[in-house]
Amino acid sequence: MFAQAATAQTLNIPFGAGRHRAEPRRTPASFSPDQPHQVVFYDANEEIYAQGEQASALYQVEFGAVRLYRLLADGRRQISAFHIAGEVFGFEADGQHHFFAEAVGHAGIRVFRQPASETNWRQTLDAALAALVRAQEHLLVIGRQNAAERVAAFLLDMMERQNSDREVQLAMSRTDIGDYLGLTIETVSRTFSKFKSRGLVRLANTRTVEVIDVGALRAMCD
Amino acid sequence: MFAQAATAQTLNIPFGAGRHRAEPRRTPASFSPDQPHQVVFYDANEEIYAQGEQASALYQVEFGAVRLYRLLADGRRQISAFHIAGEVFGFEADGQHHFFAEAVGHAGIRVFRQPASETNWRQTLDAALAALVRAQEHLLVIGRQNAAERVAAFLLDMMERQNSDREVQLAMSRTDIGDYLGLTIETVSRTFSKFKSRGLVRLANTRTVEVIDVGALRAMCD
DNA sequence: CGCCTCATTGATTCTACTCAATTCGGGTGG
DNA sequence: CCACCCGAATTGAGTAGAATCAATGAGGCG
Repeated sequence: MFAQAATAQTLNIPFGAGRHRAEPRRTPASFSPDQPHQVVFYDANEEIYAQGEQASALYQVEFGAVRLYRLLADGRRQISAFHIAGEVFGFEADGQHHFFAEAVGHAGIRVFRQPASETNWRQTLDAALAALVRAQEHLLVIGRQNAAERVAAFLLDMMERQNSDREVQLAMSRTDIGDYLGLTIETVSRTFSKFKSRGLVRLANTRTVEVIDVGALRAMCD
Repeated sequence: MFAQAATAQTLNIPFGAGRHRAEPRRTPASFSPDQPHQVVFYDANEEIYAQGEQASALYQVEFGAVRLYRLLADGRRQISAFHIAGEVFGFEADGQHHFFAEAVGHAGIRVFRQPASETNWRQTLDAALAALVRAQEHLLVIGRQNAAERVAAFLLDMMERQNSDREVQLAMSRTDIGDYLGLTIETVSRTFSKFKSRGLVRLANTRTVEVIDVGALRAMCD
């Protein structure tokens, strides 16, 4: 589906360098490493790991964004989560990954080998529980909310994770948003247009959303 | 919505007693306690804990089934997971529960106070990761599969968790199944009827499903 | 036996999907 | 600098699938 980019470049840089924005809620302020680690740079749409691959590390987004997803045989895709700067992902069970992970755009990912240990289990568990709560909350959005409510919830979530109270920078395409929200690209686009015509948002460009009426969006999703 | 049952009765009984069936896959064979624990009995639809409640324990189903769910302001409900005998639930983040937990029918729940510790973090993490994988897989079902595929996936999941290769005992009502699969009760019922008329399943009664053609169900959900 | 809840079935509506046609925006090359 | 190109996004028309509204049927319990 996506062109495979060149091999990721790796580079050892000080922990925390290149961080783009403040830490999001519900994620540990920093993921304590108890072993050597490095930052790997990925091009847009480049694979970080594949479903079924043997798991060997945890990952923390340094800059950019990552999508985790799963596919059906006929190509239908469900993105289970986006991860942005500061967030930890790459949890496995049974010793293998159950999902694909790809860079959304150019991204830097810090890699931690030897995931959970005696000294970092608390951080690992916290990050896993945060991911669990997120996933279960997302189930409510996808299972019981309509298109407008889903898009509103998505924008509010992005605002919060970017510590913004107006403008949201979308790292991902409409297709990605659709596959995250369980909608088609057309429905996502129509919903954005509807929000625009109602004066709830303004679109500087397709990737930049200025939220005018936060209250109205909040009211939509309880 | 549901009648509140009488206060749960508690009783100290030996660990493992009263277990109804074999352990499901992806769950530790037993959740090692490093402190005193007890089994609490709940009536059907009785609340185990509420959203927003301060979290203080982990729980393991001894017998019966539990539903975890979340509500929208207008009453729409999404069940994020069912848990049956042997499974651990009750994870929290930020020190509080983000969901409601209720007994589906009469159920016995083993309560572990003081959740994660130096000695049991591995089991806790494994159980949390199993729940995370389950939740993310369920996102694919709800986000990208149609009604028939959702019901087929549900039946196969239940078969596997009950270690059955024919008959599935459903602990929950059609309403519960609908709220789990993001469908209405009518759509769930129609889908069961369609499966029945196609010879894929037989319904001894509304809660007992005999799966005739496992392969056909498998083929539906890839 | 009758009541009450849950489940099934039917008729109709409506939301989001599908298919299709432009439009937009960013990048490239003349 | 501008014209062109290509993928992404938007918009439109028609359709399909699940929701809604409504009526009937089946168990379980007092």
